[in-house]
Amino acid sequence: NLDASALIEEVLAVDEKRRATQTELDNTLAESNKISKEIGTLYKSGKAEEANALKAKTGTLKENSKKLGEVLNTAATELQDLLYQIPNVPNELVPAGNTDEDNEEVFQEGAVPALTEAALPHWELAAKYDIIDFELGVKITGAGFPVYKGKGARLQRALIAFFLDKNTKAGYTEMQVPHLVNEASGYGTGQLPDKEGQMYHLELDNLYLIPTAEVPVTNMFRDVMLNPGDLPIAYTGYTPCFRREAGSYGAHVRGLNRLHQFDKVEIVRVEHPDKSYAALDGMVEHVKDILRDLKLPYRILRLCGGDLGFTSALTYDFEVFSTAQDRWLEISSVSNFEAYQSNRLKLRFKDENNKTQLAHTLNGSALALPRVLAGILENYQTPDGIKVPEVLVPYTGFEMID
RNA sequence: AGAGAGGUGGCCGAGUGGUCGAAGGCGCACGCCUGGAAAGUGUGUAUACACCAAAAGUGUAUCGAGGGUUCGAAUCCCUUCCUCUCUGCCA
Repeated sequence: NLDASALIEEVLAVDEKRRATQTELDNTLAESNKISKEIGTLYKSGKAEEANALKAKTGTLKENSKKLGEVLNTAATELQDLLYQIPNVPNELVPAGNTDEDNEEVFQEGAVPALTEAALPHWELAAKYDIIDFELGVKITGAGFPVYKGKGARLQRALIAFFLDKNTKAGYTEMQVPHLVNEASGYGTGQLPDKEGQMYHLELDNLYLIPTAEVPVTNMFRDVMLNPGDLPIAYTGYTPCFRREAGSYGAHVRGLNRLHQFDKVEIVRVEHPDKSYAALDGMVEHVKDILRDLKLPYRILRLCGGDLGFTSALTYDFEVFSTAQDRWLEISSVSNFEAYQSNRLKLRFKDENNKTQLAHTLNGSALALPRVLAGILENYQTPDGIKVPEVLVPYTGFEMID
């Protein structure tokens, strides 16, 4: 839904200018390099006078190259700024549309539990069983920073461990990565400059709190040249995520629905371009498998152009249905970025013909905790308390929150 | 945080103003040698950008990064990042 034609016209014009300037600069520098060499030779053979005569000639060359250098720098910066404003090109499968209403449902599975009239939304359940304290978080930090207590905390830890185990069994290597990243990393995965205001920024050290593990994990591959045998790469990692969520309000931020700090287990893949879409399908199947284990009713949406992220070519969102809230909650987003991030990251590999080409990057949540937790609390509630999903019991050590 | 030392190609390492994209070694690739291998030996071995329809080729830039001095910088100066050693602090 973005008409980039004006931008692209500009890119082409600036690029042409850049190339012309570079050619001119290169020629000027070549000339002055040549003269410098001659001067050296002349000094060596004791012809100081001739050398000094040549020196005079370099003055204007130097002036010119300085000017051209500035023009070139300006053009290069301008070009980069323009390119940073152009989002990825959507895949052909991406449906046309403007808002989340235009997203295309491609899959649905799992029975929605029949709840009694007395069914409560998760924020009330959290208070009733004293497992999440939102007010306490407000006191310590502010809105959107909940405190998980007792069995609530344990359930969080259980989910993280369960997700990491599932991912590792599916071939993802577990990583622990920094939660703070530098500016270059922000640009590498495309959060900067697009989402400048959405990240917490530590000005003193010029570092950003990560909004997702995607940033540190994918940036491991910044300025990297891989060998053909290195692909595919599959990593998983748990991190807290920090988002300012400027502009959010109302019922959508109630309880766990939208937080400034939340936990997420992420999966990241680096793939050969020929195989990235097969990998994307594999990731979707993997997330399905997790949700089946948890026995949560969910659906999968193919995001329309208007809802698609800036850097993504194709995204599938997973949503869990919460009867108590009577709405779908987004719990995972799985995307193929094709070469968009690689281009910024300079993540390349030598292909079968020993040619360098950009790799494809993909990532997805497997899974984001708060809304999974909300879904569990709301869908698993009974008059006697909240049942813990069977697969989580070995991790929690208890079967009931009451 | 303070004081000192240092950051050179895939790796080790030489290089204190010109002929240095960079000696030498290791590694790697190909060839010779061999029945085959090792050893030996020869050749080659970075990236980006621009010009060219393309290949070949040519030019430019790159010795952590950015800036400066100079006709000319890996080499001198400034800023900055990182690493190591000692001291301090400390989960």
